[in-house]
Amino acid sequence: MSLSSAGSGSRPRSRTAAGLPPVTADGIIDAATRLTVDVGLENWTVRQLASSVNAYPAVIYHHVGDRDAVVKEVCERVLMRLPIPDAGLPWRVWFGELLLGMRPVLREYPGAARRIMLLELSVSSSAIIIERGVATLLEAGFGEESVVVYTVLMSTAFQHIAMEDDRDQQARARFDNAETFLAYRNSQEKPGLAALAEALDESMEKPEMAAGYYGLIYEYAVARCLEGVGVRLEEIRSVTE
Amino acid sequence: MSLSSAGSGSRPRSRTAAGLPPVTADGIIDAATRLTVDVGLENWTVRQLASSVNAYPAVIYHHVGDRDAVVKEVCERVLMRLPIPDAGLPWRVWFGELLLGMRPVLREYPGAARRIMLLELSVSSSAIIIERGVATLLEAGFGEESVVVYTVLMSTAFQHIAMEDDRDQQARARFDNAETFLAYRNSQEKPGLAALAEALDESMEKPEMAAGYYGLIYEYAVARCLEGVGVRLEEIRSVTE
DNA sequence: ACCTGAACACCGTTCAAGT
DNA sequence: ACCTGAACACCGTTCAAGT
Repeated sequence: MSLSSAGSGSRPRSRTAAGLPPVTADGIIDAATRLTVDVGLENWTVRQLASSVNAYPAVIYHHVGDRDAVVKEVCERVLMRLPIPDAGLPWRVWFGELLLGMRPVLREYPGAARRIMLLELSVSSSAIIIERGVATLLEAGFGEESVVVYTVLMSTAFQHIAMEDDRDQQARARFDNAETFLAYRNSQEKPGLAALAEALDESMEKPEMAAGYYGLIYEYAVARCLEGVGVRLEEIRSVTE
Repeated sequence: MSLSSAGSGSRPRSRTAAGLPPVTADGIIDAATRLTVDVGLENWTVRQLASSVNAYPAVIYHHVGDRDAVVKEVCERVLMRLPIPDAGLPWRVWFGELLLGMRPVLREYPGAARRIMLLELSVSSSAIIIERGVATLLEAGFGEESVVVYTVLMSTAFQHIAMEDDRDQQARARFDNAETFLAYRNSQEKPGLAALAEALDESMEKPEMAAGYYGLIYEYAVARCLEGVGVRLEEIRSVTE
């Protein structure tokens, strides 16, 4: 934790002259993690990060590396915070807990879900989750399909969360065009658009419901995905016997 | 189609002096669409787009608007190319055809899937697909859940395609770290990582299979999602009776 | 080793001035 | 109305020079 003022607008003073402790890689990553919570992983600049630790941009490169290197380190930090369910639970319970439990953590760091999904194997902290996840599926009897099932379950979850992050950012644009669709509210020749308009209207009238809307979609998507994978498991089992 | 050289490095000459036809909004969007095919929606700059129609950047703003406005128009063009299955097909067949058919088109325009998903209701061309899609689900008996089911099916599909686009771009970084995981290939105490390493090894030895790997994941994800939704439909039906 | 300060090669966007 | 050319306020990144 840096003792200096963290405001992104503060002008960096001379470090040694002011008797400040030297900048460390850890301190930089801490600051980057905090900035990510505030503005999102893609929305802080190297210059902002530098001035938040009262240093020049080149100092970031000296201690950590380029922007991507800092981002990678932030993702490691986030991954380590994900709660991993107890080993030994049935595969469905284990993945249900994992996927529902990681959403609130990932949502604290907007943009992290997308980068983790992209970095995938490049982030060492993901090894633990991969090991436990694939092992759970192997034990459940998914056999050779375990890796594919793991990939589909995880990417479905991460992608939904990444989409929520993206949408939060441009909430404005979406609100503007909602009116166009609300016009179909009672259309009888366009029953599909009418149903959508009704759902849209309902979620806009009750803002506390709108806030939970993404959560419901997420839970629904995860539930359907687990359900579909479960059906497939029974197919595999019936063939194997 | 512009008669002038389209290379992004070409220096814009005087338009009227050279007797060139005036720049049009359509011409700009055509050029942006071609650039998107070549380098992806997020990877061309306004300056590149301008010089590809032999004009100054300000001309783009005059005829279409800022970068986001151009992107939106490109998305409209892409959406209109998506093949929509015949009405009247059973819901499962209809969505199966839609989701599997739109992938090759979207993949031609890297980055378009993500933006379309984000713009969602802001793009007018999406209205036809929404109407047909939700109407199909209503007829199938999904009732009030039709809108949620539509959202989950579509976002699962779009998100997977968006992820493929993202991964194509940074294929380099992923290859570099594959070696770390291949070390687990025959690990007995880490059966999960061993299974992943084996799948990874297999896909790297046969590059023609690796190319089709994303396609398989996509088909698997779509199939599981439809399966899961199908199970839910039977639950709804059994309650309604 | 660590930091400074300036510079480089870019961005998207705006705007007065020309035709 | 359409285009020119320059400018503004930013980026990420590099580098010689200081301590």
